[in-house]
Amino acid sequence: MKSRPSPSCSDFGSESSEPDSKAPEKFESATRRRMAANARERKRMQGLNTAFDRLRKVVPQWGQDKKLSKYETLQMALSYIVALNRILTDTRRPAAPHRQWLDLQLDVMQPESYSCLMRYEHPAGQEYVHSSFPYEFDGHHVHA
DNA sequence: TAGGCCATCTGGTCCT
DNA sequence: AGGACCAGATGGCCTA
Repeated sequence: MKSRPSPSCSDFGSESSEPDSKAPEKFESATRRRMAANARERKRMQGLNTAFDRLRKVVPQWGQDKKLSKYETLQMALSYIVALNRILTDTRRPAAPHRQWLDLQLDVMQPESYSCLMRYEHPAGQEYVHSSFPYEFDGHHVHA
């Protein structure tokens, strides 16, 4: 898959000249535990990455080509939740038109919360922002 | 080539 | 004691 930095745990077994008779066993046991811990940590991180992938799928994407980084994913999720929350609150008031709904989202997306995404900035500026929120509203896909 | 992002290893800390 | 979680270090890959 990706990078695999020099497996220093394999170096673990390379120095095996201990005078103490119990030392080799102790060393092997320590090596085994370390390797087991590494495996668990790998598995844990894979679980975390799976969770990030699932989050990426439900969070709005700014351009389909580029995968959001972990940090960007969290920022986007945060903004998304806040936006949805405001929508929920707002719909209790009389008729919020679609346009208002869109503006709402941009309102919530404070610059500091999406500045990390500015590399996707489009020449069309604000227009692009409006057209790049592919979530659904009221059964309609909002991607005008 | 520098900088960003990532995977992995590792040692420390906390919890069961 | 052993597992889960975390943060720092390290090194690889990719892009501007």
